[in-house]
Amino acid sequence: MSGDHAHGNPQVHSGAKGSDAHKHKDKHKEHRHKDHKKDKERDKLKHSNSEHKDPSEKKHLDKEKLKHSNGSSDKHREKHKEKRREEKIKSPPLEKPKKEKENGYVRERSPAAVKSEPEDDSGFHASPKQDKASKREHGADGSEHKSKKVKAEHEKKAKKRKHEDEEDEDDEDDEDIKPKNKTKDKKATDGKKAKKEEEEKWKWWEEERATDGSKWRFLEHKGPVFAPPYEAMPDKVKFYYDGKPMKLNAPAEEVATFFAKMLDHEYTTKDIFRKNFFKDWKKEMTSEEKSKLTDLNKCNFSEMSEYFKAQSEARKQMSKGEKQKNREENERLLQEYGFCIMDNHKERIGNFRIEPPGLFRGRGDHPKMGMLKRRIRPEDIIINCSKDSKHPKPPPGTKWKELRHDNKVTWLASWTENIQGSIKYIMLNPSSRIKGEKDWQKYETARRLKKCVDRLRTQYRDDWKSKEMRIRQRAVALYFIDKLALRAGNEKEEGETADTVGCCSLRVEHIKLYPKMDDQEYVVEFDFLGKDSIRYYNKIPVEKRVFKNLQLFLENKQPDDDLFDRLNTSILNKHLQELMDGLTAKVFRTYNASITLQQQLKELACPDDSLPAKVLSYNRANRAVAILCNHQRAPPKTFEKSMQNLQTKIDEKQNQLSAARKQLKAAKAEHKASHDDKSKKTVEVKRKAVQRIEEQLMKLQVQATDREENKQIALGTSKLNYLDPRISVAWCKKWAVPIEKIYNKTQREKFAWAIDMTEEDYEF
DNA sequence: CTTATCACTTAGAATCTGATAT
DNA sequence: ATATCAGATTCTAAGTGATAAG
Repeated sequence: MSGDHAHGNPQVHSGAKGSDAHKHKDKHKEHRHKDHKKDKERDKLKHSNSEHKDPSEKKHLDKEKLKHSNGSSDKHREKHKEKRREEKIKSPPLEKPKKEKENGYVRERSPAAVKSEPEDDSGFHASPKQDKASKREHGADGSEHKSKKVKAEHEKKAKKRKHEDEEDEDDEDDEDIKPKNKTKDKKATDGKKAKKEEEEKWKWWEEERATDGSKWRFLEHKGPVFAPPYEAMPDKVKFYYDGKPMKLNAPAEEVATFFAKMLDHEYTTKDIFRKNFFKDWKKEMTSEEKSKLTDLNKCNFSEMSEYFKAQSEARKQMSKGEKQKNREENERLLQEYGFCIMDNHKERIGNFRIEPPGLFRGRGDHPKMGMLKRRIRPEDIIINCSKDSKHPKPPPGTKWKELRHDNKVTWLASWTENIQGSIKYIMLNPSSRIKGEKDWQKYETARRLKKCVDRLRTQYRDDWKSKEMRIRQRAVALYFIDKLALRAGNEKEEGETADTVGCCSLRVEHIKLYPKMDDQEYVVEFDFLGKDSIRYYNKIPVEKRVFKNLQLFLENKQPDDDLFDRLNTSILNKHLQELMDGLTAKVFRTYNASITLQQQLKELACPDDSLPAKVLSYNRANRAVAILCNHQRAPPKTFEKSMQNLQTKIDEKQNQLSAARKQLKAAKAEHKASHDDKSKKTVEVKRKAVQRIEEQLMKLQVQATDREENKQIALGTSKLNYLDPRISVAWCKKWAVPIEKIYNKTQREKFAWAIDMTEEDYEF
């Protein structure tokens, strides 16, 4: 816990790896070849990887700028192992990574971090303090929530009103009164009430939670908003096949426009994408069209593409009035369809618009990219609402697929998507009670893990010595999940998705063992594509026992065999469940992320820092977590430019500063000579000016640093999903940093519960 | 067990918007 | 007034994990 891992540094690297680790995939073998060559060329650009580690664990993170570019190594994927195997054989050994495409896809960039290991190997020890934490928070424990919250609430109520400044002028009125159960029938009234209370902000966290597994007692909404119908292309916008204009029937034309809209995207250059698109497009063609259009390469969509560009340009040029009109229409739609009434409160819906048809954009090397995502009709939609609510009505002339009243689930509507056959849902916004309670609960579970993590660590270390292979594998996997914050790694269906892995699904080809590397022993190198095909690349020294176990797991296996052949997420989670109620693999990520933030904030704190410096420290702490969790982003396209702009500003400011200093000096000289009051005043004025400019300069420099360090790291994901907001709120209170510096409006809405209830001494 | 289904969280990219620079 | 840009918002894919079905 707390002490222990200070997570250390990350090493970031990216890189290339030359390993043969990834082999090529295959699936589309046809293309493969070419790809190879390309890849090779790209290789040249390769990437350097820099790695670095920083000895001092503490601060570390910051500096790392991960630069890497990394390559993609080849694709990995293969569908079946067998296939994989075959390929492998053929493929040249070392292929390297290449680069990637810019755009898109390849996503693989990769830093990755490790929590630093405790120094000794006894490792994880507990820090003394942890215990205290537990006391306060309401929900803290396990079964937490329910009961305890309740009580807590009362007291808080009392205090609550104070803070929230702005809005709250009163929240009282109804809300307190309504205990939920009663009312359900009065919906009508509720409706209105809901309105106002929304302004007042309902503090759901001060109410009791249901214990019977039901998610709500009353639910009313208007149903989803469908995608606008297809509007045919004007006649003058032509599609050409083999140089000749050709009019397509509406369905085929619509699909063609989907492709035309993506013409500038790298997707459309990919063979798989083109092949999938063409196949699905043909399904919309008449038989004549089908027989005529046999080669996608002869299709010319450029007029269509230009037309759309012109349209969007026109949209930008619209007059203010028109824009305003649009805005109002949007607002109207939002007001009508963007909210629902759940248990007496008006709540915002997260996604009330049905996904429009288009071409599927899978991430990474997705076998289904380019397939047609079909238009969703009312007949595809299942509506979920209260029996006694006013049911949403389907558009005239249509019917819903089904109307049900299931309060054991939180969704308002659902449909089955045609690419993977999975179900999509319409659910509430993160600021809603239903999402917020769950989020709160997630952090409480992570805090319970904090209390017993030492015990678990001791146990898995012990299990490294087990006679049973399955136990050893489980223990080593858990160590990775704990130390590296890896995802669980469920199995995926081959050929249905990009080839990505998590801990339990790691294959032999994803790790390399180095008994010695530089001055370190027992180094494991990880290189694989994780969620969203983001590359995870990391080299970390592990304990000898872990290393020996890994060697054992690798014996007699092929590169595409599973590293942990006796383990899967279900076995692992079952085990975790026995160790602690509610414990699953993902709880470790939440726990490690939050505890890391808390530690980093403590380490980076500096009471006399200016406000911007404090915010920078916060961002650095946040960054440490993002590195740990491997949250990467493509460097913004405008990154270089924007850095340059900032630098320009800094230079200017610097000039300004020296000018101001010069003036100050002159003023001083003047004063010295004359000693009159007026000159004295001038000195003061100039001194102030210098000071102000210095501050401004400092602020700019801090901003530049922050931005540079953030080049390819995404802070948002961890802030939104992994960091207990109470840690941040407490930190803001402690250092008098306005919460707006840390959370924007949306974030403040999502974390309203934490902002309201957290005191400055909160301990995760 | 193994597989499938379902619900829900987590994720980065795309797009939008509004503030700021020109 | 217009263009630029950065941050906010939207979008929807891709995970996790519980549970049901075979």
